[in-house]
Amino acid sequence: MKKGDHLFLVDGSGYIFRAYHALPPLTRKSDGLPIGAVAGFCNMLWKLLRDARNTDVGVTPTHFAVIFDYSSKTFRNELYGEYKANRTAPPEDLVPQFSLIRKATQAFGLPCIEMEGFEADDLIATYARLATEAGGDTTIVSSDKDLMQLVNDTVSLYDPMKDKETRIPEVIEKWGVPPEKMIDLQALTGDSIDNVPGVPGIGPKTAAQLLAEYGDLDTLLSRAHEIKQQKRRENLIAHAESARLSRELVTLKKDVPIKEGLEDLVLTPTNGPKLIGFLKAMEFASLTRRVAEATDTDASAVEAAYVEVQKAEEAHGPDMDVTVTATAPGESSSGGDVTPVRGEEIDTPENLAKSRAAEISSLPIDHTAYTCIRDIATLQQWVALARETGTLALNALLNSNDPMQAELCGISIAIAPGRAAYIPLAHKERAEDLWGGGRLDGQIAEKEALEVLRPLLEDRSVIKVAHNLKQDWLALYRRGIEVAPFDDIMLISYVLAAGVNAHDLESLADKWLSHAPMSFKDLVGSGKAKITFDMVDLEHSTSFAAEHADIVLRLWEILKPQLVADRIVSVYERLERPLIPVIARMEHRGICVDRNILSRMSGDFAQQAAAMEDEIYELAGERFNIGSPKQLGDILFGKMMLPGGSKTKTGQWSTSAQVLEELAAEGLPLPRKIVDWRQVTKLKSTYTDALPGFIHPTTKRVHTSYSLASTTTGRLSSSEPNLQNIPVRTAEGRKIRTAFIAPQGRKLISADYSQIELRVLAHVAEIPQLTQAFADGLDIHALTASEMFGVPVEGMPAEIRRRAKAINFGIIYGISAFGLANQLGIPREEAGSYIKRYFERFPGIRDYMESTKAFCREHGYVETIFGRRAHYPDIRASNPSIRAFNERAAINAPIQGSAADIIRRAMVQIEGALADAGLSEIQMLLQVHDELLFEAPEELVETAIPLIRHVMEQAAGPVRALSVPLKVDARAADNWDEAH
DNA sequence: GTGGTCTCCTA
DNA sequence: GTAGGAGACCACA
Repeated sequence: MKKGDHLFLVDGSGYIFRAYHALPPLTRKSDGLPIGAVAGFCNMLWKLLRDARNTDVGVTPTHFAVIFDYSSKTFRNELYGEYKANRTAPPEDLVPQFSLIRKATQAFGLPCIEMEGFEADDLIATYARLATEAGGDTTIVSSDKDLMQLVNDTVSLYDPMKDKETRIPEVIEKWGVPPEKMIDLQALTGDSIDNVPGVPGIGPKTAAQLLAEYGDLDTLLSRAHEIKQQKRRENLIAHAESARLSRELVTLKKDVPIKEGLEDLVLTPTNGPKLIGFLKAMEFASLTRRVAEATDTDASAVEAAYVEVQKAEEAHGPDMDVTVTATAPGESSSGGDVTPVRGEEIDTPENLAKSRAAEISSLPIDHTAYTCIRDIATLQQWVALARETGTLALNALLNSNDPMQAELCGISIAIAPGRAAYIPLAHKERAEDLWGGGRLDGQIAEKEALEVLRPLLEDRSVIKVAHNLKQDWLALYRRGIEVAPFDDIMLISYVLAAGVNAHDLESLADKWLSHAPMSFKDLVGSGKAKITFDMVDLEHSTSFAAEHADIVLRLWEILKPQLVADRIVSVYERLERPLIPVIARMEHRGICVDRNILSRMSGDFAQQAAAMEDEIYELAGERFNIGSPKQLGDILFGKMMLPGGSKTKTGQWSTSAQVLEELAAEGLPLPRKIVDWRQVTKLKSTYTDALPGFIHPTTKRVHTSYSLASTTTGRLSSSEPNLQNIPVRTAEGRKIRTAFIAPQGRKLISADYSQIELRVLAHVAEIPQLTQAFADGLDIHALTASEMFGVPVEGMPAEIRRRAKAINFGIIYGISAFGLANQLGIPREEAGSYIKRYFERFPGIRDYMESTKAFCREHGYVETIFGRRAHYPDIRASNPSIRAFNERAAINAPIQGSAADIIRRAMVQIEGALADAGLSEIQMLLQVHDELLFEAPEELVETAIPLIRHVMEQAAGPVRALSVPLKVDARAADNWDEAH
């Protein structure tokens, strides 16, 4: 570098936050990737490189570099542990942009400089010094006051967003001191955002005045006793050390051991195609055009580059390593001393979401505008249109609710609000007998249609949107198509409003569009007269199906921005959306169930039940329907006048197992028999009789269906059949699990988290004894008992431990004396005293419960560790029992929900981890809340188990790593009973 | 046939 | 005390 050269140093990290807050949120069209700050950054770089002459700077650079913070931990933390300790994690939709902005810098062909242990400001200070020494000039592209100290005759600051340059006069004008005194000024004033202490009561005005009078900080501090104002004098004397420490913190380091010298920063001409490839990947159309013109590149000949988006865990940059503590939404403002510029033309994510909702919901829905696509040429036209808009809403119309069995009746699509169509594929002629005749003419064959649609469905640049996509995804997966990328409005709604409203399409259309879509039920009828969708005529089916896709598209336009406005993008993108293909593949695989074992058991149960029925009639003195609680209650408490009856809320005699057990304990034979009979008939009807009916005719396996959006807490649910409630507690019940088997040559691997909810509780409530106990691998229930009752863990009576265990579970469920008393069969007063003692031993738990309730009352929801929200608006109900119920649920939800999030994360990661280890033959089959069940070739079991365990145990981290270890037990066997 | 109630299976 | 799904019964249509 020589005289006349000009170095530009861009404060990349500062710019990221500034642009994020100042610019309207922008997302990549095709997949919703947030890119607002990236867009601002690219535009700024391009402007600096091309037109710097036309700005306040008035010069063009010869040397150029973009400087970043590596992390927020630097040598300053060693000086002062609290430095920047007030920072919170960056907003969700900003996180992916850290790495994108580094990639943008590289695409521009500019050096991207960062160094662990130093802030960007230190690197900037060092390069500015080197440039000055070499005789060159420096422009620092930033407006951070921390950099003002560097300004001199050859170094200036430039704010690209205000197009304003800061030289020596501007520093004096703004701060009242010349740049060389900025350090002393900052030492006095401190900085609440970076947590630089300074001297209390002294702001910039006073500091400037004092420095003008006394010259510098050291002189001021040594002569502080001369100051007239009492308070000011006292503060300066008392906080002299703090001022000196602050001076060290704010002084930028000018001798960082840099790797790249000035010669590495020489500006080279822009590589047009390289930059355009990146800009295209970001879908920045107008900048692409400008760069193409300026670099004389044919943009249409350049392919969009593949730009990988880093996960939050991998991203580094300012503040990424800050542990997030419970911060109420809206409270967190990242971005140093950035002043958000919010002109009238700039809008907040909230307002954007709101105006989008208003705009979309005002568009009328017109059924006559829908198209019925009946030939390939028309279909191809629609495919081309979808490529242009980059968005495709779709809905696969099936002739059955079971996507594993269903035939495809047709597919409806929408490419913009109001522009929707239906592609009938297998509709039948309506015959007299309602069961239909042959295939209706004028339909594209399924195979041909799918081959035309396939490139679109798999096109990385077209986002596919559906409501409950898993069903459509699975239907297409069965036909060899893997839809990607995609969004699911049901899951978006679930993330936004779990616990507030239903997420079915009708509810969403009503809520957001004030529109009642055509009723499916009216179309196909019900009961005996019910027909399948392929029997509906083309006019009605087009109306219905196209409207469905149209509504999905409109709702997506409304709901997607709402995720950004509510700052909850990452829950959707990391815990919900990626699970769709994972779960779809699990459902597709199914599990082997041995029909013979079940039918043998059914026979046994039938015999046992028949024998018991005879005895029961004998004891009762008459025949009656044992399965009827009403008749049974009349026999026991009416006819036989047994004592201890209690009533249900409708006034019926209760015949619950609990009541019957109490009677049996008094030696009465009939109640005992009834309990036994119930157990047998339950196992028979719900399991051994019902399960074989779910064995798929061709795969010969059972394919459950998981719902991703039906719980308030974030758990999955399983139905048709429910494989999350297969018996395990009694020996008789467990036998049912022996019917769940691995095929020849394979094994089932069951891996389950040990005590995951108690571990989560220990973490979120920060209970030292529990955290320590888990770290030491102790028996947590015995430890609780020991703490509570003063009994040593060694040789503890089983009954004591059982009580402690019940209390631990009670805590997770939002304990009440009533509930605990019921569970343990003890008086309510005794249960109350247990709870009292528990809270005395673990006061942190009560604090957690109280603060959780308070948070929920204030916000209407509670949050898991990962930010998932469970809404409980009724926590403010005036009815005490409704309120208490919601309070318990609110206490439970962060614990149950965080555990659910952790296993979701494990499920998302496991396929990739297995594939990377060459174990892709190992398949995940089932999830039972804290257990994952896999099927593996026998010879791979030993390699797989440690890997599965590792992924599951590490699934909470690294960003939200728990303060307790997670423990996973895993075992392999031929059937589920032995593996569990 | 549909919907409410009761009971019981799981984590 | 939390979170679910499902079968049987029964009153109602």
